[in-house]
Amino acid sequence: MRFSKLIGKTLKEIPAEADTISHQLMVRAGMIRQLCAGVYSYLPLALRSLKKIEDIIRDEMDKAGGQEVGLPVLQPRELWDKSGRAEAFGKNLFELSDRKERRLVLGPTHEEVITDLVGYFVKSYRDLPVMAYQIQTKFRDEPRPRGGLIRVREFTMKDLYSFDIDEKGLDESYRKMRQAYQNIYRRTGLPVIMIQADSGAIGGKDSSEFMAVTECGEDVIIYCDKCGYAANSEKANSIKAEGVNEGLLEIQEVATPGQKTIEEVARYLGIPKFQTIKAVFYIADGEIIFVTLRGDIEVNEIKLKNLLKATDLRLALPDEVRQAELVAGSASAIGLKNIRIVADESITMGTNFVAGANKPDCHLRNVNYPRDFKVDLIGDIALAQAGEGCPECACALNSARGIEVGHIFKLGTFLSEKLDAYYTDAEGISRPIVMGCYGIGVGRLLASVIEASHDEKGIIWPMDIAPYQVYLCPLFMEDDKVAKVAEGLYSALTGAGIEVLYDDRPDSPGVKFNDADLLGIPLRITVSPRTLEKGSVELKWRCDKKPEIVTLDGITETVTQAVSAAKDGA
RNA sequence: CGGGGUGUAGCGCAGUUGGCUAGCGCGCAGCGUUUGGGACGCUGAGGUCGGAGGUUCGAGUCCUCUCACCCCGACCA
Repeated sequence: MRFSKLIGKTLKEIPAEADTISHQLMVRAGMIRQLCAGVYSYLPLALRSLKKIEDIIRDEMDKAGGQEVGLPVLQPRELWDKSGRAEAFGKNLFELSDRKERRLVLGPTHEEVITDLVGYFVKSYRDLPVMAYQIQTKFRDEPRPRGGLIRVREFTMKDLYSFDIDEKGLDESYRKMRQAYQNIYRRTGLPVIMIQADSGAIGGKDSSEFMAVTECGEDVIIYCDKCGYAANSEKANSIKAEGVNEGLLEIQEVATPGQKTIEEVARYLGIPKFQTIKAVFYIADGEIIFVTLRGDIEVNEIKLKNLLKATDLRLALPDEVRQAELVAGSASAIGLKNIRIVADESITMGTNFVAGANKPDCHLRNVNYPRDFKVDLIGDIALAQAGEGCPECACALNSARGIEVGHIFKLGTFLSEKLDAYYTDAEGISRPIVMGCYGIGVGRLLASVIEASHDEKGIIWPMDIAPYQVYLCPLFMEDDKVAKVAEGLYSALTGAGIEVLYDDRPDSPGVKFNDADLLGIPLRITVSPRTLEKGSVELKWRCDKKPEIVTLDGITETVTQAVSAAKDGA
């Protein structure tokens, strides 16, 4: 490709809209352009890399036994009502009507469609197991798109769905996919860690996420250096500080004028935070919920949502708290009626706590569960935090931020039951197909690679997903000899199957070198009067500091070998 | 949806207490001189000041409404 004809211009200045590195670099390199919030056009450079990533994914999916299918983006809303997931997706679902007023959705994912499809063709255990996948555009009306391609509303996603006769088969499919995913990340040059995850709106049992560790990540990973335990903070468990265990004492009222938060109360009374019990108020599917836990611990809203089996959960507004006649700042479960009380297990870890007195400026000492109050539901709803104990080995946990670049789930039979995907087993009994699903966001993966591989000058592409393999960079094009050698090299290399971006622009060396660094093409070949004097050209790897001079004799072979040596080799 | 912010040329920005013809840098076009790490000179094109309404002799500037985009929180690949 001749740079002079390439659609997309490089930018010197950082676009004001972009604040994540990958976003800035992609805009500056002329790879993407935003059309509206969370919707992007892909220019040739981006599309080439995206296609390469897709091809790697395709290759690994095929190797693992997957069959590629094409599925509709336009889907009847009925199907989503039937699976019950329209509600789970809520406003994230893009909805529309056709001319006959039939309600449709733009597919946010394709489990429903594929289950319907496979359920139609698979009738016998002899037809199983099967794996189908597709790489297509999906639509989600995200409340807040952000970070360039990291979180968008229209995006390309690979989804593979596995169909098995039983849990054992599912375990095997899951294992294959996990391996395929590791291969994909290795080949795309993206370091990831696999962590335990909550299964979210999709539901199901086991679930793992593949996280690219980076500061700009949206998720928090809790991990243990010692034993390798790693989980999304939504899912992570931890060992909390031991409470004080002593003989139960009489409840005592104590004045706490103006002290509302746990910090204030603990400081005022001169006690540690873990010697208190706090209260937080939520609205779960319209019902107000009184949540209580030890003062040093934060609520994990995902765990709370799962414990309550709620589809919608949010903090209650001050008005709603007032209406429920709760005394914010001095609330406790003691003596409360007509409200559902949910507790974290931590209230059993310790004795003689300080808790609210349910009247302003007043707390109670020596509160003990279950002596002094009852709860409707108790479970683990605690947020794990760095510094707490690892649930596996008790060592101190760490935390990091990451981008979720893949998520695999054991779905089970939830969807097949709802959508009538049954097979007949060897005994002639009808059983629901056991499903799994495995997703990768292609654009997000691309952005994550840039987050992980760049310097102050620009992108540093791994060879296997670089838009071009070689950046051919002649200096002083008006020199006939330079022009002739460059043109010759361009056609020779292209003819040898090398992907060459040929900077045929009449710009100064500085401009060309800087653009070369910005675009991050792995191998740069510089041709100039200076190199030609010695009958040679200069080779420089984007990831290296120093160039090397190589002779023009056999240059095509030299470059071909260098390029293939730089590939992953899979 | 709650909180915060920004809308002026393709991009990045300036524009005073309202004042006459709306500027600067980059980029773009032409000419010339240069050029191994974002060169220089001259010339030129490019603007409904996000939109609507209002106040005023006069609005980029003040008021009301509205739209878009970005950032922080609740969702996810």
